[in-house]
Amino acid sequence: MARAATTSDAFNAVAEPRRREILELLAFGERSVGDLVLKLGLEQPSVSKHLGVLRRVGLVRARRHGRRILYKANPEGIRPLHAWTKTFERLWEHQLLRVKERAEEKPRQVERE
Amino acid sequence: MARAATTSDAFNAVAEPRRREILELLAFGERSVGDLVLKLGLEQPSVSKHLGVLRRVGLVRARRHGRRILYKANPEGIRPLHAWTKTFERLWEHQLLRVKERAEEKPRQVERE
DNA sequence: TTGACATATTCCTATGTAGGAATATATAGT
DNA sequence: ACTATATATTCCTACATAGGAATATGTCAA
Repeated sequence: MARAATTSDAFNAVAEPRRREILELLAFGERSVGDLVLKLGLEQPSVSKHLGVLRRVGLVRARRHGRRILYKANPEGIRPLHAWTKTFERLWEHQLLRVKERAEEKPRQVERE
Repeated sequence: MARAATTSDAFNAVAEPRRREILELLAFGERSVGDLVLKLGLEQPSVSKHLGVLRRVGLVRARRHGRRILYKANPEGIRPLHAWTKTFERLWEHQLLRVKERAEEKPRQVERE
């Protein structure tokens, strides 16, 4: 089998760098598709397709305004990612502490293997 | 072109659910490959390949111990993901506040379009 | 060195998908 | 109704890759 579908969840959706760029732009507020096209330098269909993926996994919301369609980030969709990564927070804090400890103590003990 | 390579960065690496499972298991401490195989119910080559991806992007560290090879999570590798998602934290906090406000005030104003 | 155990790697194939080109849909203005 | 504008969708193709099977590599013990 191939990789899981991007439409399946937010993790896959943000694995694509362009989609992260889009989310970063939409974090400042609403933007039309054409606006994003200008900012990103991508083809309009590409942007629309990326927005489609982001919308399907709930990372952005869209509303029509005249001829334009305005997109905005739905930060709630990013929360699960944040929560998952946060479970490792205590680990890297612990890791940093160990590094600091080693730097302060004398190098008596040699790492085995 | 196709999707970006999983070996390219941590975002792609954790997009795969199995790899997230592996990281969650390795968060508790070192584990051998065979141990992970038992816990995950996957084929040994699959686990080895996932570990290879995680190792290449710096999400896990490995050391040989006799015949076994022990893997552990390298939480530092997850920090960039956490940092990226955290930039949206103020947004969902703001969003939650707005939801709360709306729930408390009388529904006088109608959302346009 | 031979054999058993533990892990990695190679080869193969099916599949999801990003991007490009062309086209379809929708809206506003005249 | 017609036209221009804005966005979405469809079709196509190249390609990365997940998993399976088979094999290779590495390590210990006798």
